[in-house]
Formats: sequence, structure tokens, C-alpha cells
Amino acid sequence: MEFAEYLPIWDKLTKEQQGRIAQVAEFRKVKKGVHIHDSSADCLGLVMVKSGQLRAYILSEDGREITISRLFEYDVTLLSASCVMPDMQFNVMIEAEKDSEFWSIPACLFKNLVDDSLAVSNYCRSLLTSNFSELMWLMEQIMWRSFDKRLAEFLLEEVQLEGSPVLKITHEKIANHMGTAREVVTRMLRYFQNEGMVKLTRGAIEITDTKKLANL
Amino acid sequence: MEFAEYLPIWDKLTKEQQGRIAQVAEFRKVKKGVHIHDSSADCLGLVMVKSGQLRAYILSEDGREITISRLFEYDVTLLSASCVMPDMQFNVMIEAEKDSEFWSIPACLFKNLVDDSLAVSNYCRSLLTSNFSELMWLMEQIMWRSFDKRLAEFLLEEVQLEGSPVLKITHEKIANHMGTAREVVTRMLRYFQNEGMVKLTRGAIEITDTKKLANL
DNA sequence: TCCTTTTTGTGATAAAGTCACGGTTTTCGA
DNA sequence: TCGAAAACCGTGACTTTATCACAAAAAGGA
Repeated sequence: MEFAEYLPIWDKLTKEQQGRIAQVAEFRKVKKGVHIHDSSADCLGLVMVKSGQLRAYILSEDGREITISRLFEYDVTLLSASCVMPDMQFNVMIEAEKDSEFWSIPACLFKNLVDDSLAVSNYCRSLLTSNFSELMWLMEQIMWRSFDKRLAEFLLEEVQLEGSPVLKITHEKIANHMGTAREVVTRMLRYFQNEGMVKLTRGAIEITDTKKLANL
Repeated sequence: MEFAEYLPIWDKLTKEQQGRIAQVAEFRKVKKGVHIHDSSADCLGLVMVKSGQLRAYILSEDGREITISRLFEYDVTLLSASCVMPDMQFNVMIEAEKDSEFWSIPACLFKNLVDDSLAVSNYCRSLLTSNFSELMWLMEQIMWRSFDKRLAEFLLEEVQLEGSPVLKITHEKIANHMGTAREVVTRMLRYFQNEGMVKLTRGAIEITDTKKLANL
């Protein structure tokens, strides 16, 4: 199975379990911007990312968003399996931030595995724990860090990710990622520009003074 | 074992496992206000509440707090075991909101059980999942509900819990619970009072118009 | 009683979010 | 290739929430 290396516990499954997974696992390629999961509608189950970049986010009634988790190559998530977790009472959406490839294992099958296999159960625990921990971290950020610091951190992260100081991203996308309003992002970026830390053009942000940004 | 009925998976353990737990489980009675767990110092492990009420909260560097989970009779939590979960990188504190009684099972022992027993592992998963779900819910509240609504909801919850429309609680405690500043609570309560929904006295809040509060 | 601690009140200011626009650039189809 | 529509950004006015500084009132203990 090609995806075996993407599923850390593959080796701990029986041949029969491996076979069952192999039969139903689904591979998909999606373009940037495609909306691949909505917990109330399509329930993907477990997702393994082969390439690209996904983001899991929640949505408010009036359409505001905030990213709760970003997924990269080799990442595995169960956020897309909330439909079979009776204890999970919230709506997570997942979309592609870049052209991406991933496998999914239907939730119902995975649920059976979890109930039967200690290795799988422990693995799920570790996935959940790290989701929980990340969410906790996000919570602390939101509660106790001022917006300028959060935005600066985000920009620097993006520079790392993209490997370039010129970020092709709109203010609105940033706002949706961070759970705030577009105007707030615009104004703060404008402030950063006045301070000489970035240079703004339509659809792009060039980071010109990394150190000064990092000092926030 | 007296606590057997407080640990849902007791029956699924072997006699030997039960014995090990029974030997090391610790029973404690604490007074209201007592600080029973600090993830960087005393690590309690798994906690089962026999009576009373506990709260788990996080702390910012400058001393602000927010409650992330409340625990009542028959509740079990692993938040107090973060010390042995390598994936958990945050500090949770637990304190008694009322005089309380609880058992604790040291984290290290429980960790072994989890690694050995499918039942225990699955049980932990369900605990984690529900913590995660609650945290998600809290996040949505913080992000997308205005403070008046959140405060109203809190007051009504308290009335339910206490079984009385007169709440003995200070503005500061409410602020710490909700993750905001004391003045903010004071002002909003004052507004509620002007609208005839509550009556304020030192150290107490009387809810006088439940319906109007619920309408928010 | 008097002194200390706890609790609450409040004005001034700052930060962040909301609302309502308007202007520019880009895109896309006729 | 032209024009309309969509996407993106800028900004002023206002509201909500948080912060800071200080003070008054109530409770409690020596």
C-alpha cells in the first residue's frame, strides 16, 4: 500500500485489517480552495495528507471563521471523523489551502478498528491529545496575546512555510485564519507598513524587516 | 473498592489491575478554594470526583484565568494527568469550587494501564474527546458571543446548579471563570440591574427576572 | 473601635470589532 | 477588447471590551 508510510500504525495492524483498509481507502487530489469536508455533510473519516496543505476551521453563524489546525505532508487527523464520535458536538470544516493530495479512511471502518485494536486506540489518543493541546495553545493566544503580536507571528510563520518573504495572501484570508475581521488585519498591516516592517501590494505582502517583526 | 462505581471501566479491568489501582489510589477531602493541582508541580493523575465541585483553568502570565472545565460528582478527568502526556504542552490548574472529595490515581500507573488495556485506552479516548469538544464549545463562545449573553448564560447556569436565585459569588470570581476583567463583569451586572434583571449586594447576586435574562 | 482586607464603583483611555461606504484592480464573458 | 462584475483594499464613525488608576463602602479581626 502506498499510503502505509503515511499511517504510523500500519505495521501494528493484522494483515486482515490492512486488507480492509486498503480496500476502502480513498485517494483524492484537490485544487487549492476546494472544500473537502463539512462535518454535517460529507464525513471523510481519518485523513492522511500526502502533499499540499489543508486547514481545519470552524464557522460562526454569521460566517466568521477561525483555523483550528493546519495539516501538512505526513499529517494525519481525526477532525474529519467527528461525525462518528458521539462526544463531538461541533462542526469542523476542512479545505485545501494549496493543491493537495490525501487519503481518507471512512469513519465507520476506522471506528471498528479503534474498538478492536489497542495500537489503533492508542494512536487515536495521541492524535486527539495533540489536537487538544494545539487548541489549548490557540485559546491562550486568542485570550492573552495582543493582535499585533499574533499577526506578526503569523506572517513570520508564513515566510518560513513559503520559503519566500513575499506572501501571496489576501487580508481576508488572514482574517479568516485568525478569527478576526478583514478591516482589523488591513489596519494592522498598514501600521506595520508605516513602521517599515512590510510592503503591501494587492494580493501580496512583502516582509521587509523580519527582525523588527519578530521583536513584537 | 468504594470508588469502583466512580470509575466506569472498573469492571473491565483484571483483578490484578484492580488490585494495583486500589493500592495506590488516594482519597482526599479538600475545602473550598483549595488548589489541588498544578501541572508543573503536583501531578495528580486521573481524578474521580466523589462530591463537591472542582474547576480546571488556565492562567496567563499576568495572572488572568479562564475555566476550561468544571467537574462534579461522578466526573472523571485526565486534565490532571497532563504531566505524563508528552503531547500536552500547557499548564492546567485545578481548584475546589466547593468543599470536595475525590480520588486520584497516579499518572504513571494509569499510563501503564492505558498502554496495556484496550478498555482503558478507549475510555481515555472518550474522556479526551469530550474535553476537546467542551473546549471547542468554549472557543466558539469566546469568539462569537457577546459578553452580555455569555454572562447571562453563566448566571442562569449557576442558578440551576445552586438551586437558588441568590448566588453567593463575587464579581472577581465570575471574571476569572469567564476569562475577562473584574470591571467588565461589574459594569455588565450593573447594566443588568438597571434593566431589572438582577439585584446586587456585596458578595451576592439575586436573579430577579429569569426570563428577561434568558432572552439575551 | 480602628485598622486591614475584600469587594465594588467609576472615569479615562486604549484596543479590537462592526458598519457603511467608496475606490481600485483584476477577471471574465460577450 | 470592452465593459460589467467580482475581488480586494482603505477609511471614518461608532460600539464593545479591556486596561489603568484610584477610591469608596462593607466586613472582619485585633
